[in-house]
Amino acid sequence: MGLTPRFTHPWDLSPAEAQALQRKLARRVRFEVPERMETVAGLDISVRGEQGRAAAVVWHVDRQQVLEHVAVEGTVSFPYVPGLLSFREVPLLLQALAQLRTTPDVLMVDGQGLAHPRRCGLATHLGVLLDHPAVGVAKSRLFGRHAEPGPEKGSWAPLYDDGEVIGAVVRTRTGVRPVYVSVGHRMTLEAAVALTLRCTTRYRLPEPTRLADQLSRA
DNA sequence: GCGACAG
DNA sequence: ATCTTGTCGC
Repeated sequence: MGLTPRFTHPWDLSPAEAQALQRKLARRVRFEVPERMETVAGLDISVRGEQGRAAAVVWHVDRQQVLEHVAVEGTVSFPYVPGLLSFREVPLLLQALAQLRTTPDVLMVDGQGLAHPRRCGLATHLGVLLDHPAVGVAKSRLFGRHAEPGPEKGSWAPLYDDGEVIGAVVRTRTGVRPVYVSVGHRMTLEAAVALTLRCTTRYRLPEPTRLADQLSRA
């Protein structure tokens, strides 16, 4: 039922252990253009104290409509630590994905993918565990340097770490603050940027993650 | 020592 | 992220 991880690992890790694990997970990332990208599952989570609510909204890209949505609640114990966000959010997101009736072609996460100090942001961590196509779309920067993208919708600038391109700063709406797109797993940066733009209608954030955010805090 | 720092 | 109403700016 739904998407289930190919493998798992301990979650009660020390910061040092968590970082070591991220380096190992990053080595498993694969780059490819997904066979299908018709349905996208937007994922997000909201937390109040120790209680969290994760939401998954499956969006049909061409029809621009929601096909399915689920929400699950649970305890979130890992604290927020810049660079270790996935250890706080992945457990509950996996619970939500397991409840889906359908299998989305791509996962769109509210956070970074490879645009991370150890190339293992939330989208990468989740994508690798599920071995499923994933893209990260964050509202702000965690890591990397970049120029200001053009002001029109669709323009974007590469996000670099030294000479390596780790993501893209994308203008989803004219004159609006850009979003940070990066590959999570089984994806290419070009396809991730194109998909993000195709999923964006009248708001700054693409519909999948925007709706998931809305549902998670409802 | 001083910033920066996804959500 | 979360705490929270009105309000500054294009």
